[in-house]
Amino acid sequence: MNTTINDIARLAGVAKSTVSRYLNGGNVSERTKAKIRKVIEETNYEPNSFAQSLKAKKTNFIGVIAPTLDSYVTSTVLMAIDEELRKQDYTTLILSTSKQIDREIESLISLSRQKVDGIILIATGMTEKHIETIQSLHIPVLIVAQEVEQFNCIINDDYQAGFEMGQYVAGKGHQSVAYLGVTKSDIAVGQRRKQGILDGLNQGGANEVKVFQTEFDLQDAARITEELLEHFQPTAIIGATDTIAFGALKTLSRLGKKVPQDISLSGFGGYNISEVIHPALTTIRYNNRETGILAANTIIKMTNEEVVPPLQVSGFSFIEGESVQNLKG
Amino acid sequence: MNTTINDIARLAGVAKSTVSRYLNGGNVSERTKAKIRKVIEETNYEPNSFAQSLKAKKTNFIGVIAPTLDSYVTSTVLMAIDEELRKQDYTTLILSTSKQIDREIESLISLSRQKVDGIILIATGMTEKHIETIQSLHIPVLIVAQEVEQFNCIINDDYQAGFEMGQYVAGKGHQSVAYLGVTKSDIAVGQRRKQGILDGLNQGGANEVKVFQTEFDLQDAARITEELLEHFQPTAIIGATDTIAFGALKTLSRLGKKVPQDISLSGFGGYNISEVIHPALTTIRYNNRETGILAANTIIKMTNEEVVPPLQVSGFSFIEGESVQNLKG
DNA sequence: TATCGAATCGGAACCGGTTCCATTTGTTTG
DNA sequence: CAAACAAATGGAACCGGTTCCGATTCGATA
Repeated sequence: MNTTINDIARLAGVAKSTVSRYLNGGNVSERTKAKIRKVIEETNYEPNSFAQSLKAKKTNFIGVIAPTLDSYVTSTVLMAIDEELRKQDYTTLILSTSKQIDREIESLISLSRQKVDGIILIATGMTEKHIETIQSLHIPVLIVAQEVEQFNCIINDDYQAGFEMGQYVAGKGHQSVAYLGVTKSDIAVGQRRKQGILDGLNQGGANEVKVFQTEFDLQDAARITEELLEHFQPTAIIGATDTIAFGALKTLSRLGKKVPQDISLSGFGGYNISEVIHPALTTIRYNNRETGILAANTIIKMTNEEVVPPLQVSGFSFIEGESVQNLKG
Repeated sequence: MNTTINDIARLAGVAKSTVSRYLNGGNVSERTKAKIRKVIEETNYEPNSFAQSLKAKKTNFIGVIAPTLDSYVTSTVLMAIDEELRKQDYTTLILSTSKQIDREIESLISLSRQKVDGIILIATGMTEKHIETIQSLHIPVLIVAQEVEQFNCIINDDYQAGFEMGQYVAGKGHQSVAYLGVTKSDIAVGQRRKQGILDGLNQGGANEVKVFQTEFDLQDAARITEELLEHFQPTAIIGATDTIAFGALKTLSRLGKKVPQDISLSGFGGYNISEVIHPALTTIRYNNRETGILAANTIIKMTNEEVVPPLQVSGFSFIEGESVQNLKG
């Protein structure tokens, strides 16, 4: 079967402690080093990392819990986390919950059983149960994308992003605006971003703003858009995400309404695809790679018991497309 | 610190072998069961899975190597793999290589050190080095998306898909067609799909077909499209992937050419987004979830040393959008 | 009540590493 | 050349589980 450190020791005619020292850079004479090196090369020996972490009480695993893998935002964040962690000799264990909130709890427990050194939770909401579970774990947990008082968090500046978008749309002269938001159990998107948008719109002079609620997916957003247009005729629609905006776009083009001539549209996200869509979508681009890198470095610090700021904010930039019409002059 | 099986045994006043038996369903009397259960509940004990797999020589980890996480296809396949594996009590270890081919080799070795029970490699190409490395591992490896004689593979029916697309486009009366393909080191897309398209076009009567090579990303495809249009005026462009087709679309709309009135366009992939794009892209949708589920079940069989067919093929469907104009009648 | 087999349980070895400690070997210095 | 010290090495314990094996307990039967 697989060669073990005992085999190496036997074949090299030394004690296994000497082999271990050789592998970990202890005091070994050149002569025995050579002997051991030779045997290891001949046998393709690879140390069993389970046995290593059993003694070391450190697995160099970091667990990441993501709501889904097939969204632009999460996968970009995940890629960045993975790359950064690997640079620092950690292995990333990604669990996806398929947006089922109870699977988040389950995943937290499962990861703690795997004895990961730390957990990054890309969250969509945060219940009492989450908080309890995390506190019962004896592992550092970093929350990404939601703000919770009790834990270390990395968030986007959703209020400010929303505010700038609201101000921009209102600044183009849009007075009656529909906002396609999401559940308020999502603090980041459902509460902060929304509040930012409302404040921005208000400050910019929009006086007829209506809020509608949709799921995160394209189909539902398309359906809600259709419904809302039956009793409200805004000059602009703001989607809480780009996907939601695309959903609205789907309905609009089906109804023969042109963007931005007949109605304006904007979103949040900044997917690559947005630039091919005609008209290019006006949106907010979050710096997802930066978020991922920051998350990776933060969780490593946490496992080393260094102090980290409880709340860190990742940046964004405003992308002006052609999807919002200027109603002024 | 963390409670161990020894603590439980001590607190319950039994031997640790009894606790182990309790946990694994051996012969334990009701009375001691109750005692142990009580202690375990009080202490929130979770067995250390490293210690378990050390003895068991089985980790219940399956490693998955993916070229990237931020592509629609890979992330859908990954989600399906992960869900299916979890159902069967396996943990998925996802490594992304950021499209660097040498990191695939590195990842294979790294996963074997983690003693995963099996590896699923979502491949973009297959070199001699890959084959050597895989053979030197003593772990079952399943190749997805590429066909290699030596190993078990799951592929899409790329030739047939290409053929149907070629036939369709030619059938609409397009005689001069540009194909935006990729490197032939990618056997699936770069060779089979291409050959299918060429054969389909040929059989459908297209007589001026030119092949161009691009990277997989949108930007490069946009650039190549611009170049090719300088000395070739096809009535249709076929992209090897939807992303490549979007890249072409970007250039076309920048040059003021309308799809499909001025030029027709099609792709491969079937992303959600394709239906919002106007015009809806004609494309081939692969059944990525099915591929993932099949991959998960196959690798489990392989770890159990069951025989599996060396080559399995996953299906696709033709999606007719509005991006290919009928030049006939 | 003695006997016997099955159920229950504890002790010890094992998985493959790391690390402490004591011993041996080698080198330097007085 | 002996003493003193450092370097090199082997042996044993340990990490936290599982499993084998032998001992004990228990209940049923004769």
